[in-house]
Amino acid sequence: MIGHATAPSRGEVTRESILAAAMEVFARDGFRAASTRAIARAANANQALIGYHFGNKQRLYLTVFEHIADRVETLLGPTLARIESELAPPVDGDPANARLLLDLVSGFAAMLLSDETSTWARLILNEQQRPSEAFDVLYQRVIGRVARLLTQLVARLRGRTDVTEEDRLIAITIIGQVLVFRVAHAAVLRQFGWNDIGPRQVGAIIERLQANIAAILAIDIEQLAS
Amino acid sequence: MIGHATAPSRGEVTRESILAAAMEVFARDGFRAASTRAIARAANANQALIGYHFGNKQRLYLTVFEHIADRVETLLGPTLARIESELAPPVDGDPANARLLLDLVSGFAAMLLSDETSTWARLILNEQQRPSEAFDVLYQRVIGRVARLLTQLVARLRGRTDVTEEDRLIAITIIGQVLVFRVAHAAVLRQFGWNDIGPRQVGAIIERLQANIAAILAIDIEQLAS
DNA sequence: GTCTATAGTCGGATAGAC
DNA sequence: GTCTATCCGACTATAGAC
Repeated sequence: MIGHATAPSRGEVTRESILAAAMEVFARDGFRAASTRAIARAANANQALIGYHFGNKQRLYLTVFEHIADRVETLLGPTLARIESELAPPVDGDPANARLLLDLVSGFAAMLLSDETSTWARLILNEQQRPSEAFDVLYQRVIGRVARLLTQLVARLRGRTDVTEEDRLIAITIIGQVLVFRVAHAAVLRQFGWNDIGPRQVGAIIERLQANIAAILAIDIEQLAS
Repeated sequence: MIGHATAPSRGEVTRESILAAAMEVFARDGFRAASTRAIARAANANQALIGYHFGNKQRLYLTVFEHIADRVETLLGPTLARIESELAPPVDGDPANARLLLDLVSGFAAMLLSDETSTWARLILNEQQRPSEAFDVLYQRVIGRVARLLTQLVARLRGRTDVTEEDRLIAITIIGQVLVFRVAHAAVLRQFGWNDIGPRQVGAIIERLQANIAAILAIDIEQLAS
C-alpha cells in the first residue's frame, strides 16, 4: 500500500492514523507501557478498532517496524544500491572507495539526524536492548545491510576483500560516532549550548565525521576534492 | 550502609536481595513493565515486603539508581580525580595529556563494557531515552564530569585551554565510539558473531579505540610507550 | 519483619449492535 | 468499519494476622 490512485477510504484513514499514533506512543512509552487505549486516544480512534485493523497490540507493533523499514529503504535504498554497485577493488586508501565511504556515512548521518527519524531512533534503541521479532525485521532489511556495506568498504580501503575483526571494529566505531548524537541527544544539546540539531549542526557534525574517518583510515582528504 | 561491623540482620538481607533483584528486573523490563511480583519472586521474598522496605515501586527504582551512582563513583572517582589533578598545560600532542586521555577512555570503556556494569548500562540507557528524576542525579555525578574532563583534554591536546565547538565534537565522537558497543548491543553481537562482550572483546575494543583516538588527534602512540 | 488476602485499578481482547 | 459494553487477567498497594 504505497500509493493510491484514488482517495483513501475511511478505513484506510483510520488505519493510518492508528499506525502513526502507535509509532509515537510506542516510542515514548515502550511496548509494554504503551496502552492500546492511549494509542486510540492519540489517533482519535476507537480502542476496539486496533483489534479490527491490526489483530492485536503485538501485530500493531510489528507493523510499525515494517513501516519504518519501508521508509528507510526509500530514503537510503538508492544510495546503498549505488554504492554497492560501485565498490572498487581493494587498494589502500583508494580515492574511489574513500569517496563511497564518506558518501555512505554522510547519507547515514543526514538521515539519522533528521527530525523524521527521532521517533524511530527511540523505537530502535528499545529493540537493541531487548530484541524482539521486530528487531529481526529491521536488522535484515536495514541495519545489517548498512553494516555489511560499511565493513566491506573499510576492508577494501585497508587493502583486502576479506573482512577481519579489525575491519568490523573500525566500522562499528564509525557508526558510533554518528549514533551518539541521537543516543545522547539531550546531553549533546546541553554540552554544546545548541537548541536543536539543525542544518548548521548537521553540517559541522558531518565535516568532523569525515575528518575523523580520514584520520582513522589514513585517507588523503585533499586528494578527494574533484 | 556500606559496611557492617556485625552480621546483617534478617531484614537487611531481605532489603538487599530485593534491591539486587529490582536492579536486574528493572534493567530487563524497564520501570513500567517490571512488576513488583516479578521482583519479589527473583529476590525470593514476599511481594508485600517491597512496600515495607521501600515504600513503593517508584522509591525502589530511585534507590537502585542511588546505589549505582555510589558504586560508579567508587569505581571511576579515583581515576577522574587523578586525571583532573594531573592535567598538563596545552601543548599540541603533549605525551602527558595524551596518556591521560587514553587512560580516561580506557577506564571508561573497561567500566562500561564490564559484566558488572552491563545491568547498569541498560538501566541508564532506559533513563536516557525517557529521563526521570533518576537520570539527573547520574548525569551530574558521573556523565557530565567525564564529558567535561574529556573535552578539556582534547582541547589541550590541540594546543589550547579554551574549548571550541570542534573540541566538543571530537570529544563526543570519542564517547560515541565506546557507547555504541552498549547501545547497539544486539547489532554488534550479530555483526561479529559474538555471544557476549567478554574480556577478549573488551581488550580488542580498547586497542582499537586507542588507535582511532591517536589517529584523530595526531598522537604519536610509539612515543607513549614508557 | 514476614506473611496471606484482598481492595481498587488498569489493560487487552472481543461480542454484538448499528 | 465503527461503536459501546464487558470479560477477565494482572497489577500496586495495603490491611491485618502472626
